Amino acid sequence: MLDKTYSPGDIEKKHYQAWEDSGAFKCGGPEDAERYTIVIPPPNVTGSLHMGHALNNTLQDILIRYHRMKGFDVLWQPGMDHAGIATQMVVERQMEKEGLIRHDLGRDAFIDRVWKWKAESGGTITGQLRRLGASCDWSRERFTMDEGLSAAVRKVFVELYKQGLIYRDKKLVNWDPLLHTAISDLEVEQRETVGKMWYFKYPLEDDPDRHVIVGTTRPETMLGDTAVAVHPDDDRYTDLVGKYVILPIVGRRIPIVADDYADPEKGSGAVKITPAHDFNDFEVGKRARLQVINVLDFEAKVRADEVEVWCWTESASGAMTVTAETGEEGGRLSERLPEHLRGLDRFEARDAVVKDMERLGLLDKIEENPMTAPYGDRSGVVIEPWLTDQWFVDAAKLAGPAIEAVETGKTVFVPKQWEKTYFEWMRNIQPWCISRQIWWGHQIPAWFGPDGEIFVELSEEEAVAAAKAQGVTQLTRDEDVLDTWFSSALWPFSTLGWPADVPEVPRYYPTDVLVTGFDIIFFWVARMMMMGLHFMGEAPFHTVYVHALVRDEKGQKMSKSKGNVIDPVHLIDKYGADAARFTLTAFAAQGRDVKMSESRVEGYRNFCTKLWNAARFCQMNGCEPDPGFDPGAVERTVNKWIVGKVKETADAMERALGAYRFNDLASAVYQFTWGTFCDWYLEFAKPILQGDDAAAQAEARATAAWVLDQILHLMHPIMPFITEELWESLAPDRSHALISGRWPDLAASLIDANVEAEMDWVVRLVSAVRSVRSEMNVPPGAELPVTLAGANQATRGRMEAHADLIKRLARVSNLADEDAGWVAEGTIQTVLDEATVFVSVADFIDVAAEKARLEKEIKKLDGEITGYDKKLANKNFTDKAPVAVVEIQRERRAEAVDARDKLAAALERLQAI
RNA sequence: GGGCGCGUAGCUCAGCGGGAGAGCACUCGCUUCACACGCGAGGGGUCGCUGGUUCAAUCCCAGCCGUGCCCA
Repeated sequence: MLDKTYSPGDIEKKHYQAWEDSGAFKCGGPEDAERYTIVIPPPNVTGSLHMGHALNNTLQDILIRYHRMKGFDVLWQPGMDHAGIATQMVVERQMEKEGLIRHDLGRDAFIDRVWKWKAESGGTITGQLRRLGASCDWSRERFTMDEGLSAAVRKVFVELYKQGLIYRDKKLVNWDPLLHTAISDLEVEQRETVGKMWYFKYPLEDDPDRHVIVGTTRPETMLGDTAVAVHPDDDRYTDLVGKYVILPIVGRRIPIVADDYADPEKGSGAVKITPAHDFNDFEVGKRARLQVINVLDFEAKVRADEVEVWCWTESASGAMTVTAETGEEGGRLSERLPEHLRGLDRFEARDAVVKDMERLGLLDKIEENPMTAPYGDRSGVVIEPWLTDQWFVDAAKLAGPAIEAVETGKTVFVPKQWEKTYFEWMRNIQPWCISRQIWWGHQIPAWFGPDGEIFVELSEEEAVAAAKAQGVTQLTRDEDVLDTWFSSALWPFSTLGWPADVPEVPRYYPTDVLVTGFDIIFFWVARMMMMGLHFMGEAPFHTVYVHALVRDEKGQKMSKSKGNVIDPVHLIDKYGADAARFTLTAFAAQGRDVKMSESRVEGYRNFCTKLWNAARFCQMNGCEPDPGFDPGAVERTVNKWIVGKVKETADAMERALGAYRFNDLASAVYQFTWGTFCDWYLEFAKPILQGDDAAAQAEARATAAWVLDQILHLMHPIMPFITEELWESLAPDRSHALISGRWPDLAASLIDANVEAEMDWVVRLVSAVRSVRSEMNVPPGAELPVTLAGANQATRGRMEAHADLIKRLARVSNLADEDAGWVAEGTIQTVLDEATVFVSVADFIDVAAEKARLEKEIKKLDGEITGYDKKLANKNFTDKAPVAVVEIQRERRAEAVDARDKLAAALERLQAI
């Protein structure tokens, strides 16, 4: 016998273990089975399960379990990414407590230490995914730093390099002065701040009493100014273009140039140009061939050493590159910055520069200035545009096929609106900076010769050989590693074994669906599309299902600093994984954020209990599953009815899944289980199960058991644990576990419209009588006689056929029928189709209340009738609307009139009392 | 500034050209032999505002107001 309530704790661990041990999660079904593949969005090795993961993986698990039950050869490929910067930060922070920095250990020892950390405390999330019930094929778990995946990274890098799609360039990059590495533009957050705009006066070279006023939000960069720009059409400055100003403090002579970038409307219309410290200025510098002077070091301090001066060189192909400027004697040009500023942090330098300018009388004014500033998403410090040598992917070239795949519908986004976001970004894609100045990650397979020659090869041996062929003997390997997303971009094929020649690659690639949040469409989805198409020739998935963000109940983003984080593991502990999963599923409506709160999970926990108790009821009443049960062979109407409802529900669920409408999926099974099976079928079954018709009893038992089994199957993808537990408990000798069961495949003929109409009538009659009782305050225990007057033949048949259950559910002492026009005193009347239902409330009747009820009802119907009349009197409507629509309105009007007349008669009789 | 959403019952949200829905909350009644994490019955909405298209608009279109996100 089942316990009175469901306690998820022990059961969940037991079943998960059993599933995993039995190999139920493993891919590799029969050759001829259709395959279904999903690659998990690899969680970060440093991460732990948050609500976003819980939602993401619940949805994937639903798709996976459903397809497994449909008989597909299913692969859900799990794994983690190595999270280069995040992981390195974790380990460095740990070392900090021991007073160590990574350079104390050296590269190899440091990497060993990271691996050790990974083995001990990395990957807690995979355990948490198991708690959630995720049925990934853990035997195939991959990690982006595994040897196989690293081989894929090397191969991709080398090939792209040789195809000219990866190149090394000296450019401005987003430099993180805390982490000392370049990051990609996607890793930079633009934050709104209120800064200041300082206006400086730059004296003209040939007329030191005249000034050009320039506005800047970053005074300290003036040390690296190499021009002042004005708009070519700006009359105020036409005469100054071509002249020079003397840069205060520094003393550098810099030109005034004309460039569209200067906005005449903004500030003074003149703008200082610092090509080495601003992306826009860099472009101006390129156009005007300005010098490029990098005045900050890798920690964003004013450089204390010699400051190189760079200039532009045009290559034979017309490309502009930054190279060292040579002085008159052929040596490299450099200068020294003012001594009192050297070594100052950028913000200290800012104050110092402003103070100097003020002292020199060259500070014009200071204004408040709302602006955005770039911050590193990991370090949280202001990012510095900085001139360095980095590796770039020519993303624009790779984007072409990736855009086309979505344009032609080879890959579709669900919901479709995200395609716009994807196109928008893809069509404006910038070169992707992939090198990082850290140690944890895939070291770039590039070797440099003494004069800067570059050799990119799969291995050191090959690089040595390639170098030798060119007479280069001394090689040093590039210290840098690749952006983690570079390896994640290969995930859909590298995890299958590529570039090795293994059967899994053609078997499971391309995958079917990618399930992810919109926040990584750029980071990950777009890059997988590019790499998949380039290296595999096919897009990595036919569908990208983009789900919402999980927010708190007020709709705010969950964050540690706000303290509004709901820990999914806590929810699982408290309410069970199934309740947590069902909640997420029920709220996963397309295009909406998921607002999460504990009370909602509690509601679905109650649903678990409801199912549990329904099963308990079946068990107590001897409803034992019969493997030979044929739902098409049941004879009694109630049973035919519920069997048809199962079919309808299964269909609705399949439709919902096919359209990725997870909330519809959840609501279909919820409504059926609670609202139909528990509320009505089991109640209908009670008099039969407890009655003395043995044949009827046997059919009801078998049907109830069968329906319950169907519910377990239908619900299993969403709530795997409780369904597996019930599956096991309800019959000790099952041939297989539910996880390996088959999704119901039912004949459409199970749905019978007449049967539905009949049971629907019973439901409406019972509800009508209950309403009367409730409104008349009839004591719950009292049994009342009910008479139907004016019922037609079919209705009489229904009444007789279901008299027992009507009596029981509506607490009716005697059920009779009379001819139309029959009236009895002491009754309340209500209308059900063609018949009038008389409920003998005798002692309980409250004339005033009943009058009020009838009047209200009549008024409502009159309103409806007026509406229909208006509509039907409108010739435009009757002429132009489809015949069927007009007919429906006529029928509705007739029904309303009929009901109104019957109620009016009842009211009349009441007034006679 | 550009782009994408969202405003429907107290709350969270479905729906979407022809009868306004669900869950929760609320009110009333229930120790009904599966379940009080329950059962039964109810109340509650000018479907943001203003125009337009249409025989018909919560639904389509335009504008406005409010609100959220992404990009610059």
